[in-house]
Formats: sequence, C-alpha cells, structure tokens
Amino acid sequence: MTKQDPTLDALFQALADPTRRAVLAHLASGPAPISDLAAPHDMALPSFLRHITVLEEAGLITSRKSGRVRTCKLAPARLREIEAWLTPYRPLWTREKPRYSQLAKSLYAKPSGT
Amino acid sequence: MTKQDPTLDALFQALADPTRRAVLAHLASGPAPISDLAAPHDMALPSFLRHITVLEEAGLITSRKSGRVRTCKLAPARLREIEAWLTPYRPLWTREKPRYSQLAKSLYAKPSGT
DNA sequence: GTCTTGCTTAGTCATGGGGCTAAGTATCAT
DNA sequence: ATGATACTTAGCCCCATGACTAAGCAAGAC
Repeated sequence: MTKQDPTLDALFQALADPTRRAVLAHLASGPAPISDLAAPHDMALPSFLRHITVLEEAGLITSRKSGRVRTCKLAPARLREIEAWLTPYRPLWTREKPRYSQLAKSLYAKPSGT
Repeated sequence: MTKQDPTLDALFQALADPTRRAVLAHLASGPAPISDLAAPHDMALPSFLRHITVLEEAGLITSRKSGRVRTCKLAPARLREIEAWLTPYRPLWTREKPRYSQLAKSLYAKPSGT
C-alpha cells in the first residue's frame, strides 16, 4: 500500500514451516549444534541446513562455527517484531466491541500492516 | 517433531505477503467489499482475489456475498493463535536472563512449536 | 598420516506461489 | 432488453521453495 516490508515477509515466511518452528522450540531450551537440531527430523542434512539458513536470514537465529561444529542460538528480537505487528490488532479480540476507528488510527500511524 | 500443524503453516504463510497484510490492515477499520480492498493495489483483480482466498482459507477473514458484492471482514481469532504461539517465547525478551529450562517446559507441555 | 565426524557446496527435480490475460456469470441500472 | 458492474473461472508463465544425491573440506580422533 504505502511501503513494503521485506523483513516482515521473511519473518512470517520463516515461521510458515513446521520444521523451522520445531527448531525454534528446540533452541528455546538453549543453544545447540546443527547435528543436535537435525537429529529429530527425518531429512537429509543439506535439506535441513536450508531451514537453518532461512531462519538465520530471517534473523530468528544466529550461529557461530567453532572447530567443525556450528552452534545456533535463538535471536528473540525478531519474535518481538511479530508481537509489535500484532499489537494494533489486539483490541479486536480483547474487547467485545471492535473500536474500529481507534484501530485504524494506530495502523496508519506506523504502517506495519503494509 | 511430534505433530504437524498445518493450520499454523497456513496462518504464517498467509501473513508472509505485504498485499495480504495490507488487506488485514484495511479490514481493521471495518468490513469492506472486494473492490474497495483491491483499489489501492496495482494488480489485476484475479491476482488480488487469490490473496483474498488465501486469507480466507487461513481463517483470517470471512466473506459473504450479497447481490454482486462480496463483503470481507476480519476474523481476529486466528491472530490470537499467533499470540498464543508466541507466548512461550515471550520470557526471552521480557527478562534479562533467558530461563531456558522453564521455557522448554512450556514448549513441551503443548507442542505449538512443531 | 589416515579415518571419521560435521558440516558445506553443487546440482537436480517436482511442486506451489504469485503474477497475467481472456472469457464467463450474475446483479443492478436504465 | 441492453449494458455496465463486480466478481469468478480457466489457463498459462516464471521463479522460489523444499526435498534429494553426490561430492568436497576442515577439524578432531587414533
């Protein structure tokens, strides 16, 4: 509409896959090497690595290689952006009456919906 | 990992497109007919309609046809599911210390990360 | 040095997503 | 009845995604 937001695109896109969400859930219990993350997923390693790359490009995880092991950890800042995107809509389900006009105002204030 | 969640897939997928997020933002100011929604988007109508279909299949909007006009409205329940999915991760950015173990517990309790 | 481990790169393939045009159908206006 | 309006369906095109195998490479074990 007014402005595109490619980073939000990548963010939601990254979350639109069960393997990738599972990786995030796994990483929620702390950093882990690729092989640990891959173990539960019945998938060839290169295929799995693509998912890791997608998550990293979306900014949802970071990784560092030490020796021959690459360790991944969650980068929760991006999840916070989803929360932020969600915020203007929240009145819609927390109140009985939608209060559309107020909502429109907050959506126009910062065009996070575009 | 344990169980797939196709509806979460569709939900995030639907949000991974700026046109579709713009439609949601538009609908936040109240129900609107297709043509109103389509107007700001420089796109052929059939292409735009696909987006509407995706949103509707994801459960993010509903629509009813009356006469020759189809009117769409937001269905915020699905947005709430995103909020729910986000919930177990929220401690990660609201506290300084991650408290990984607690988080893992809540993620295993209901496998919303799969 | 040789072998194993843990990624990494390269290349292929099938499917699906997002765009288009063209043509169809059902209302509503005149 | 005619014509405009508001979708709707059908079909095509291209590129991105998600999977695979095969082969490469660097680090650690022995």
